[in-house]
Amino acid sequence: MERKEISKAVIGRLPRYYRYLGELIEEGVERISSNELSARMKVTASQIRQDLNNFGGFGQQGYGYNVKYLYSEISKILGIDQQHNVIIIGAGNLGQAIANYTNFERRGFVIKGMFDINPKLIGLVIRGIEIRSVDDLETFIKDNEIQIAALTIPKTKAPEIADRLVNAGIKAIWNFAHTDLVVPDDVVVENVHLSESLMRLSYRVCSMQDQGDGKGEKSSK
Amino acid sequence: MERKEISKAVIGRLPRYYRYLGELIEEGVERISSNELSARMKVTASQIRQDLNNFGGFGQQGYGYNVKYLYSEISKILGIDQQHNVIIIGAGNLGQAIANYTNFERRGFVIKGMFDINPKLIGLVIRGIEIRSVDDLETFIKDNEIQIAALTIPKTKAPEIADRLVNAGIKAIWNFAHTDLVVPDDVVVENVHLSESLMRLSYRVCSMQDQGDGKGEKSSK
DNA sequence: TAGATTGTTAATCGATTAACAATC
DNA sequence: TAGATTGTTAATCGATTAACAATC
Repeated sequence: MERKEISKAVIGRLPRYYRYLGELIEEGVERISSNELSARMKVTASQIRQDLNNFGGFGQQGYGYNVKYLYSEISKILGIDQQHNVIIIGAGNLGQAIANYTNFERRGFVIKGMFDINPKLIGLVIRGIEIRSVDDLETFIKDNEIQIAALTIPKTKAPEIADRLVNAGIKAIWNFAHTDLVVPDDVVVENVHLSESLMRLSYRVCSMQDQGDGKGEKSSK
Repeated sequence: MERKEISKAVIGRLPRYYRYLGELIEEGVERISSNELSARMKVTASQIRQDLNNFGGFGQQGYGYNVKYLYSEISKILGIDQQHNVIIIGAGNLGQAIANYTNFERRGFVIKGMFDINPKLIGLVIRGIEIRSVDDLETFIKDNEIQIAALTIPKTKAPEIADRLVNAGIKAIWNFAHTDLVVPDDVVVENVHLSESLMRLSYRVCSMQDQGDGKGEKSSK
């Protein structure tokens, strides 16, 4: 079974397809053509068909796609039909925000524990999840078959913790620290660099102003 | 002023260049060649030169790039040399996490206010920022020249609030709600869809398992 | 069957990498 | 100057869009 390597661009779009299909299910829509979906999502129908056909034929000529079936197939592709055990390292606001977001559990991401170095936080329980000392990290990962660690700690601490996670056998790091982690090839790192996102927004705001919309504004260049 | 349209891919990389240049400054490095930088960042030197030359020649043949100068030029390109007034709508954990992240202020993003509908939160003060009722939204935006709104509220409330923000003259929405906002062309929306990020991570974990522990080619970019 | 719409191949477009002349 | 390294053009690679035959 030689699986053709799927491009990052395609993977990047799958969750969005999944979200729209979920909404269609809620609306009671049973089937949809690539054309109708393209109109909703503001992408080309060609791209939708091309993307989906990376994984096999989910549609039917003359009919379109069965919404529930496609939804379920995409969930399998993304692996969110399975349970993933997650820990959160860093129990500050961001870590707590993630812990409190119940939708993750609906997608199979079960938060098994939280960790911090702050003694004031250790022992607290957030939505049934206990905050532990990072000293217990390795033991906990092994005892609870943790696959994914969300890293919501300052960037100065991140590399050291990442090393410990890797050595403890973690499979993936969801990295919110503002630094690029160095890990072996078989460990997945998915970055969420909020400050970079905000800078991109800033660029777009400024370039919007530059090209103006007819209104007079001080042109700084 | 016909500025050549810069591709999204290029803009996406600028904040990362900026981060690495900041680290170089901290290390006391004065100049760097595209080759040295490429080795650090794990991108090609060609790409670095090509990217930077979208905005003009910042380097010097035979010398390389002056780190401080390039850092400052990129900050101008990104518009983070200017002050941006920001509000946060939704004062839950995520909103508070953003409010507490002081590094944003260092980049010129000044958080002027927070808003919520929960009466228990209204009146609280986070790091000097008062939580107000969303009833005061429009007035506050106008009185304080707010350009950017971070939207950290549930997706059900997001479209209505987005409309109000647009009507109040906001320039950009930093959208954490799990939905695609519909806004006029001159309003910027930058999405941070955490659940989609987590699904991409899930895919990569699963595909890693599928192909066994063979040779990967990805790294933690 | 006839109409609709997919799956898939071919054409186009854009982004990345390579190469090298310009020049500090 | 000679060596180094950029700025920039050309070549390659990959991703998106268009087209249409297959087929439900």
